[in-house]
Amino acid sequence: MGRVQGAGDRPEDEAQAAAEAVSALAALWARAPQAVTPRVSAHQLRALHAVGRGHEVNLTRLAEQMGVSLSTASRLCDRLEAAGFLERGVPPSSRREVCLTLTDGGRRLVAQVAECRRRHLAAVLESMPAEGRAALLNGLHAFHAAWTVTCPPRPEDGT
Amino acid sequence: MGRVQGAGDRPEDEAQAAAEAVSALAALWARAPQAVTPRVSAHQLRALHAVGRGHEVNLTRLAEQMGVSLSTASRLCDRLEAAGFLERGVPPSSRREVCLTLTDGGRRLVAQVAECRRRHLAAVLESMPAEGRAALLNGLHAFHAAWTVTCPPRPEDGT
DNA sequence: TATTGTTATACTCTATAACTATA
DNA sequence: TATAGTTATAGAGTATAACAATA
Repeated sequence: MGRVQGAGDRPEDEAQAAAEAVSALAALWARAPQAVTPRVSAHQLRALHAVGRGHEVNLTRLAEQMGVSLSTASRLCDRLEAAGFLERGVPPSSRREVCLTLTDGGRRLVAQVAECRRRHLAAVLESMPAEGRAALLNGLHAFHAAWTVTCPPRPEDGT
Repeated sequence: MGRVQGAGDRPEDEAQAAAEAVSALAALWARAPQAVTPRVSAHQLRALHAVGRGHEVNLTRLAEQMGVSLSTASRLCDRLEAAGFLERGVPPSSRREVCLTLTDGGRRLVAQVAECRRRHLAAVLESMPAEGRAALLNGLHAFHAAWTVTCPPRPEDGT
């Protein structure tokens, strides 16, 4: 495995050299929400992701996970509910909470975005030489492992 | 260089296996704007980036690069100008255009975000084993090369 | 009283459409 | 007339603060 042009030995230099590539990768990821139909905003999609991932999500938990205020989460759910992507339910345990769940349409939308990202990423992977592709996949795997260890639990900004 | 767990031979499977890692990377990238002072919105930052990158940027070009309407770009510049990050100038060639330039404060802000991203990325790189780090840097370099070839010129969504 | 959500108000970001000024 | 920008209007997303309902 050869050296990357312009990458020094210090992590700061390496990060500098990787910056443009990471920007491109981030752009590919951020672009997907605009490609699905019906088109929803990035924020609405983040909410659908957060609801779809967790179990028994109430509004307070959703707001925490998204890193927004409670009122914002409430308004967001108003529109997602009106659009038919999400439902407010009343859990039997506590009548003052709401239990957020995705509708079939909501799940379909989330799946569409994931599929879109996967397809676009795959398209670039296909055009890469096998060696570079293998390096990227191994490198990403190592990055993810290191990330989950070092990164504190933060709001889910990655859509 | 070993195989990544869960990665098949097809690019679609590989993309699937890489999805979580890319999400983490995209999240790291998207998080930086919130860490700078004075805090600006992601959209304002994108505008500063677009203005700082190009030469002789007018409002129409800015709107195209950002993928927003002309009026949105105009309002965005209103606030950035009021905040002292950007200036509207009149180019000698055409008095109906405006020539957007960053102020020193605007340049400083853009540099802060880049520095923040670099630092956070470097922190994760440091905690990775040397082999994984090298693989990631080489892989990202290969990805970027493939991306610039295959990717059509799109609005700059990557902040 | 403490917790969960909703609503009131105000601001940013967004688009379409109407407008002004320049070429 | 065509092009470059601005402004009017309307709607989404945002936060703080005030409110209602439940525990």
